[in-house]
Amino acid sequence: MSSTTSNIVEDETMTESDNRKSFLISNLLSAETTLETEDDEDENISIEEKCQNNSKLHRAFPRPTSTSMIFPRLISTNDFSYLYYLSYQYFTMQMLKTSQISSSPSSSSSSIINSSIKKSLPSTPTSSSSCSSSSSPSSPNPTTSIINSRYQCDGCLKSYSTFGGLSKHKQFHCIAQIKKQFQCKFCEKTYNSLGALKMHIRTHTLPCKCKICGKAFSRPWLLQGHVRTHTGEKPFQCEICCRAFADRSNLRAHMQTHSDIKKYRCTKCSKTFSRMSLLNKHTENCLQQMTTNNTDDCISTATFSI
DNA sequence: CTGGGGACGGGGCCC
DNA sequence: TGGGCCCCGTCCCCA
Repeated sequence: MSSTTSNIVEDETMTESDNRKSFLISNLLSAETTLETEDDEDENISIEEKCQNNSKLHRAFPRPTSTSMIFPRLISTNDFSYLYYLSYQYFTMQMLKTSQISSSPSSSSSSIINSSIKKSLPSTPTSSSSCSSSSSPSSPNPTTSIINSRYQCDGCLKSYSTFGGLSKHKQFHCIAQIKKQFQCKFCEKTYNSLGALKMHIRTHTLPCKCKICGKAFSRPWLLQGHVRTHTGEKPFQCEICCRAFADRSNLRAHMQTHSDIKKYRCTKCSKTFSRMSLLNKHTENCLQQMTTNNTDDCISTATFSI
């Protein structure tokens, strides 16, 4: 029987597919170790070697580096290696199933893959046909069932028995690690996506420079608006008074001046303002009046009246 | 103090 | 993925 039956700590947030991929990664690493230590004796040739020798995929694709196998998604450019890795794992599993080695409890020379599959497959319903006999309890709580866990996430302290499990957790499930991935190197801000981070970094690098005065901006359209201050171009015109503006936001604020009911209203005194900044100023004055005169309880909040 | 304009920043959405 | 655009917002200045 396998020496370790419960040291695979699964993340409850991982999907079935993720758990399966994590299991494949750990098995591949184990297979690598086995292949390196075993001698190629013909009569005792291991099943993994058979898989290697017979696999057309192994000949069709270059053997992936250990790094690309551990971080298949991180090295996304090595797509063929990743495809090879998945195919190789699937092929290995099929060979093990068909040879029924895994069903023999006395196969002491069986590889680490064998034991790994026996201990891991029950958690994957898709492979229940071959491994349903080795009953596995529900997924253990990572915080309570840490047995022989060597790989701990430094972001959320969850532990995993395999490096593959840990890397998969860090890459897709650990919020702390994901946040670290998209953290600005110039400030402390973090973002949920690479695109948002790149957009933010532009505010530090300021790649758009004005050819007239040399002032730099984060985005082209900001530069475009700035250039209008030099050219005098005002493409946004008020339909009521025909006054033109260089900035659409300023036109919008201007349109408020034509309205009797302003967009921003003090909820206490019902006074309306065309801009949030004016309402904020009003609020500050009200608070100051409150501190000096408790009878005046004009508390305003920034709520939209329209 | 208030109201308004000018200039600009940043997140989100769409193509 | 990046650019254009929209929207909301802020800050500063001036009458």
